[in-house]
Amino acid sequence: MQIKELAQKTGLTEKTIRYYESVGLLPPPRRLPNGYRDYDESDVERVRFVAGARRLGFAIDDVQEILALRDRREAPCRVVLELLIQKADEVQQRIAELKRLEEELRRLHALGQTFPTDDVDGKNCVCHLISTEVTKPAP
Amino acid sequence: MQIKELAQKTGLTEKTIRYYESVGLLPPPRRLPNGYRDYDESDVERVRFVAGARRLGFAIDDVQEILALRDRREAPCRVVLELLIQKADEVQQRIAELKRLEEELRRLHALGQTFPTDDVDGKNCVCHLISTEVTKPAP
DNA sequence: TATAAACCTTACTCTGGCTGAAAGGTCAAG
DNA sequence: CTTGACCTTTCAGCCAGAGTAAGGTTTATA
Repeated sequence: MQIKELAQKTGLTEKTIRYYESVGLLPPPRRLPNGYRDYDESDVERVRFVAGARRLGFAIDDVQEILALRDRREAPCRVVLELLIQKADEVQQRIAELKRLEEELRRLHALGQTFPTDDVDGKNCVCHLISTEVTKPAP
Repeated sequence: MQIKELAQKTGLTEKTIRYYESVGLLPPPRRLPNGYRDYDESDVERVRFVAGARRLGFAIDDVQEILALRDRREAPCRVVLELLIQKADEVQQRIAELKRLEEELRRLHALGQTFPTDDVDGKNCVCHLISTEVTKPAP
């Protein structure tokens, strides 16, 4: 199978697959006589694994580590389990940050709605709103 | 005032201030006879505005646009208000995505806990868990 | 007066995770 | 014989800075 089919089967782009190969995430594949990359079902599985891990937010280095363990026939499961919980905690933190941010954005918008919006120099300009409301030192 | 004081007053690093200048977000400042950058209070205000907008998640291009409007003495308020709500919606979407992701991570972790973690080849390996659980085609 | 320290300058490279462009090779159909 | 769909390589660029090098200037202290 050529690279396009692999891309279609895994949901990645051809570029991304070549990129993964270039950083060592995927081994150099067989080549057809004309130099084209030639993949099989086991490649599909590996690429799917990589794509899945990336979708879960794992960095390429993490995926490398897991794959290296797997390739050495060591059980990466414990490592993966730890990474899973660690990643989940990170995501949780990020969610909390974004919630604060969203609240702040809506608050500013509501505040901006309450006064005329064509006052460039006055205190009521939304621009000043950003510079004076947002940049207060944190409590 | 030199760049360090400006940095302290705005909470940015000196590097970041120079970077903002290099991308046109801040105008080239006056220079002291020795070539050092020389800022005043209006620069503090502008940098604070930029920093505030960045903290709200606006891209540098957005900030450019807003500042350009302001510099042309047009009222950017309506634009800013629109951007605020647009950004808030984006953040809301991102939060939803991350929530799904966190749930998925915790689900996988719980699932991984329920069986032995040293089974490299069997179906019970967490690695297979990633490749077979996560990469299912979206329903 | 020497020198150390604290400040400043420009210019370059590096990050992560790709994506795009350029310039070309290969192969089947019409 | 040409068109078009594939494929190949390599280089450059994106964001938003951070890090480092190699130097110039000013101030405080010994």
